[in-house]
Amino acid sequence: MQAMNLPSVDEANLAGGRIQRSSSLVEDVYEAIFAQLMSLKIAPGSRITVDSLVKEFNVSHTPIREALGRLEGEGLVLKTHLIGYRAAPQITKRRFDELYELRLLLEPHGAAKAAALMDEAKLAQLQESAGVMARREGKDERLRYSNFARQDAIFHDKVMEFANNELVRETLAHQHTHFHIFRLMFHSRVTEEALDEHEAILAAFAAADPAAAEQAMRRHIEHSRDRLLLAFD
Amino acid sequence: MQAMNLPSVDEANLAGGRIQRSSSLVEDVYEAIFAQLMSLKIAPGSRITVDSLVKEFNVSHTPIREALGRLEGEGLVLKTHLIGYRAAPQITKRRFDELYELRLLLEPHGAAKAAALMDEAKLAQLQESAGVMARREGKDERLRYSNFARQDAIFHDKVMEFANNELVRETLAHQHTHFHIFRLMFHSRVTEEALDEHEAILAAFAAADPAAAEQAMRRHIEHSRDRLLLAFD
DNA sequence: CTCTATAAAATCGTATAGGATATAGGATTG
DNA sequence: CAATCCTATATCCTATACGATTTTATAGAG
Repeated sequence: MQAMNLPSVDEANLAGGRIQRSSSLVEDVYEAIFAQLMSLKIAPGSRITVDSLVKEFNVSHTPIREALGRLEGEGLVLKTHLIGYRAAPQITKRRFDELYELRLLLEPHGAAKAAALMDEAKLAQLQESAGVMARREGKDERLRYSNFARQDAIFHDKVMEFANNELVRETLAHQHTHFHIFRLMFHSRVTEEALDEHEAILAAFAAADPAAAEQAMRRHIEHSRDRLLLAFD
Repeated sequence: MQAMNLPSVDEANLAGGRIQRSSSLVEDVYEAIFAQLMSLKIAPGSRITVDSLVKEFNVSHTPIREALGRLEGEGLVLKTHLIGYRAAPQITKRRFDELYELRLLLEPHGAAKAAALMDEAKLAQLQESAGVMARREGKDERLRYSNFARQDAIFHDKVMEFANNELVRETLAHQHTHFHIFRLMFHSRVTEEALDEHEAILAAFAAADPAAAEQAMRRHIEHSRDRLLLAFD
C-alpha cells in the first residue's frame, strides 16, 4: 500500500480557472474517500478504519474523522460506537423499489416542466449529454457500462436542472450516489434500449411538448427499473 | 456561559427502554448542536466556532469537529476553509417555492397510498397525532405555535410512514429540519385552519378513500404554503 | 467442541503545540 | 480626510502523544 496523491491546491485552482479558496485537507480527504466509494474500491458494507486511512493518505486522524463525519451525514458511511465506520450496505430490493417510486414521482414531472421551458441552447446541451453519440464507443464491456452510467446520470441531472427546481434536483442527485454504487455492482448488461429511450425524450424536448416529455421520461424510468430488476434474482 | 448538560448514557438507555450501545460523545455533541439549531438558540447564518463549543460542552475539539462534519453532510451547517462553520442561512423565497412543489409531488400521493392501506389501528394513531385534541391548549402564542409545529410535523410524518415508502419519508423528514427553522422564524400566527384541514384528511382516511385523501392533502399543503407566504412580504 | 479467561488490537477521546490565515483596529502616507 | 499598509489577536487547521475503554482474537479448561 502506498501513499496516494491528493489533488494539489494549485492543480485545483488552475483547473477551475477562477480563484477559489484553497481546499482544506478535510475536503481533499472527503473527495478521496468519496471517490473510493463510488468506484467500489471500498466495497459496500466493508469496514473503514481511520488508522488505515491515516497510513494511506499520510494525514492525521483529525481531518479524516471530520471527513468521515460528513460522509455519515450524507448517508454514505455508517458508524457504530466503538466499532468504527463502514461503507453503507448495498441497496435492498425494497429500497430499490422505493427509489424508483420516488423517481417516477419527480422526474416525469420535471421533464414536463423542462419541455415547457425548452429552447435551442438547452436542447443542444441535452443532446450532447444524452450519450447517443457515444453509442459505439469502446468494446470493453466494463468500461462501456461505466461510461453509459455516467452519461445517463448527467443526462437526467441536466433535465432536472432545466426543470427549474434545484431542491428536487439535489434530492435526486443525492439518491444517485447510492444508485450509482448499486449499478456498478450489477453492471450485467448495457442495453442499447436506454439510449433509444433518451432519444425519445429528446424528441419530445425538441417539440417542446410537455405531455410527451413526461410520458417518455416515465417509460424510460420504468424500463430502466425493469432492466435492473434482474439483479435481484 | 456555563457548561451544559449532555444527556447521560444511562438516561438515554432508560428512556429508550431497550438496551442500546452507549452513545459516543460525538453523538451527544451532535444532538446538542442539532437541538440548538432547531430551537434557534443558534440563529440561521450565525457563526459556530469550535472553541466556543469546547468551552460550552467541556469536551475536546475532536468529537466536536466530527459532529460538525456530520451536520455539514446533512446540510444544516456550512463550512468555509479557514473561516469556520456557520449555521445554514435562512430559506429563500425561491427555496420555499421549491420545497412546496416537492411536497405537493410527494405528500398527496403518499396520502392516497396510506388511505388505500388504512385500518383501525393506523387511523387511531393518525387521529391522535393530528393534534385536533390539543386545539385549545395553552394561551401563550409562542408556545402554542411551537406545539402546533411539532404536531403538524408528526402528523405528516405518520402519513408518510403508512404510505410505505421509507425513502420518500426520509427525504421529507430531511427537508423538514430546514422547514422547521423557517417556520419558527416566522411564527406569525397559528390559524385554526390547519387543524381543520387535518380533520378533512382524517375523514378521507376514515373512509379509506385514496382519491379524497390525496385531494385533501393537496389542499392542505397549498393552504399551508399560502399562509406562510406572507412571511416574504 | 464449547465456554471462559486472558491478551492483543482497535476505537474513542483528551490535551497540547505550532503554523497559517482572517479580521479588526490603528498608524502611516498621499 | 481618505486610502493603504501594518500589526495584533483570534480562529482555524493539523499533527502528535497518551490514556481509557471496549472489542476481538487467542488459548486453555471443562
